[in-house]
Amino acid sequence: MEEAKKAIKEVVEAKNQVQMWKFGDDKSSLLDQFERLSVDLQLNQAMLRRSLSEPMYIRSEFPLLLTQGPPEPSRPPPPPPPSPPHLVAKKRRGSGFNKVLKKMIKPILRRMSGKKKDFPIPEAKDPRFWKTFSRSKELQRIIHGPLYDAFFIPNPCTVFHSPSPPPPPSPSPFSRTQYSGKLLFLAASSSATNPTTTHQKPSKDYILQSEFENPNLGFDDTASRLQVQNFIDGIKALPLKKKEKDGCFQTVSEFNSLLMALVIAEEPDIALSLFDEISSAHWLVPDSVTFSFLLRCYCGEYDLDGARGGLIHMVENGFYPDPATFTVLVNSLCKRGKLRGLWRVGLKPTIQIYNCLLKGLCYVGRVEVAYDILMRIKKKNEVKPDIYTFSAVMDGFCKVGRSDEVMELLDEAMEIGLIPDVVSFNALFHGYCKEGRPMEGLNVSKKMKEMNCIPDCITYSSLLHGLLKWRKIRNAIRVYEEMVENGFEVEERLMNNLVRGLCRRSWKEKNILEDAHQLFKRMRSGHSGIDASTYGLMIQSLCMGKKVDEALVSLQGMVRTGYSPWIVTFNNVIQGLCVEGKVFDALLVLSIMYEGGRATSRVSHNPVIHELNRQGTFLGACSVYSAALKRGVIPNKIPKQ
DNA sequence: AGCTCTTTCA
Repeated sequence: MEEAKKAIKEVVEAKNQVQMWKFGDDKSSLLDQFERLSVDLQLNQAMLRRSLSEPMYIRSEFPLLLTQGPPEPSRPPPPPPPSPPHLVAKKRRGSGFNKVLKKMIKPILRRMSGKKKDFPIPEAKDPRFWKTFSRSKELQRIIHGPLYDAFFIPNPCTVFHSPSPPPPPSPSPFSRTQYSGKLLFLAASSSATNPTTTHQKPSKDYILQSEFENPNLGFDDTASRLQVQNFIDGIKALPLKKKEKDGCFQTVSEFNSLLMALVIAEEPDIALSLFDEISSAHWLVPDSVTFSFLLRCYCGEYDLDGARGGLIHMVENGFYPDPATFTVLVNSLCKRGKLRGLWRVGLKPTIQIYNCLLKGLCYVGRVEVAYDILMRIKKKNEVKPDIYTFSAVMDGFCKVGRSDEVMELLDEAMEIGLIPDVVSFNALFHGYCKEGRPMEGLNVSKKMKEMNCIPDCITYSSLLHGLLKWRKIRNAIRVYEEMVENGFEVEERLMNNLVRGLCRRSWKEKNILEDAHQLFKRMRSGHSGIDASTYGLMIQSLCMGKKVDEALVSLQGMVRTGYSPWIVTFNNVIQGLCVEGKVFDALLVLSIMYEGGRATSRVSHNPVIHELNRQGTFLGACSVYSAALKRGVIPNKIPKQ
């Protein structure tokens, strides 16, 4: 009896304490809070112990007792109530549905996390891939249930290689028909004629198909993304009431698996709504795993209030976040720079927690402090810093323009046996490019490759951007070529930047014009967009480089595709054409200007009149002159006989 | 029963 009272008191205290933790509280100093992470152990240990050992019935009795007062002294402490049916179900291990669900999710999970160790990725045509499904008796058991429709994941084999028509639409109101539609669609697009032979813009169907065929994207990756998407579609299509009625979620773990899938698929909204309804309907009692996923949903959305609410809810229910969940929580705070409100915990900080904190410190600009802490971690030797730790601090230094120190940090990391990865190098490149030393970055990238560290998209983009920014055009084009060689796609914006850089340089170095034009043509034939400014600059550069004909073609193309070139661009082309004696082409350009209702100036007319004079076409010169006058422009050149 | 932390430009 006394024990029960005590327990209740503890629960209330714990609850109050949880509410005391304020997210974003500015009162205490940063380092205070930071140190507290490690020293507050005792304060919370009692609570932690309680959380871990608390029997479930305390939790469920708790709200009742609050309103009705303490239990009558004559009654013995309440025994655990007989397990309701859903709790019995909870204990049933390896339920069929769960097993199958896991089987379906596991490969996706592993591929996504990059841990491919012991899971052989099946070839698309590999029949073994089918066997996992067909052998499973559990699948047979659920195959007629409504969930089958929701969780039916089309096998890649069917999607890509089966010539047979898809199964006929089932009478089920759920998503089978939807999938059939997809299957049909994919089958149709893979047998379609190759659209590149026609001049039509590639249709969406084709792009989709080529994505699957593109080896760089990776078949398996795309397939799993497709699977996850279908999975989500299925869940969306399935009304929750239906699920409850049919008792599809018989155990919490089934529900957790679903939550996990939703978290991975980055669909926190669905997960949260599912959680709300499931718990309010009292069909299932959420466990610690459920809460962990719940918190991750909130953190993924940066909903700090939601996270706080979830945390309180969790502790009220007698669960305590484990280090991993905790890391997610700390991280979402640090990402926002909300360092001051770090709450007290009874856990020793792991290196991951430190990493989050260091990142947060860098985010708010306290790089020096971050560095000191890194040194302290190193000296204390309680936790071993990893490459993430160094990367975080390195990134901080880069952001404040202290690249030299970043290089030193990199060396330090290597001294203690850490192998720098792409991310650490990328931070360094960023720093160098920001400081106007892109060439040093380029040199380091050579060193990086020597260390068998493979540059990624960010590496190339950063370097390319830096080189362009600081007008190292020749190096930029080399990096671009390397990038394309390695199968990376260059972003539209960067591409435009590159072409513009090349154009500008071509005014001084004539041989660059050809490179620029090649790139430009590649852009135009591909489906990446071209800025109006890039277009104009290209045309002007072509004029300056005595390639007037190509300039004219580009100008016509530009007008045809709906761009509105600057007047100078027109004038440049007119000027260029006249210099080469191609006065009729110049007249064509002039008429394009007239037709479009564009403003013309003396500069538009002067070269034409001059050239017509030179060629002795007095009448022509006169008509151009009068056309100009009609538009309120008085040319400097006068028709001469 | 699950799993955590690091990166570019615009």
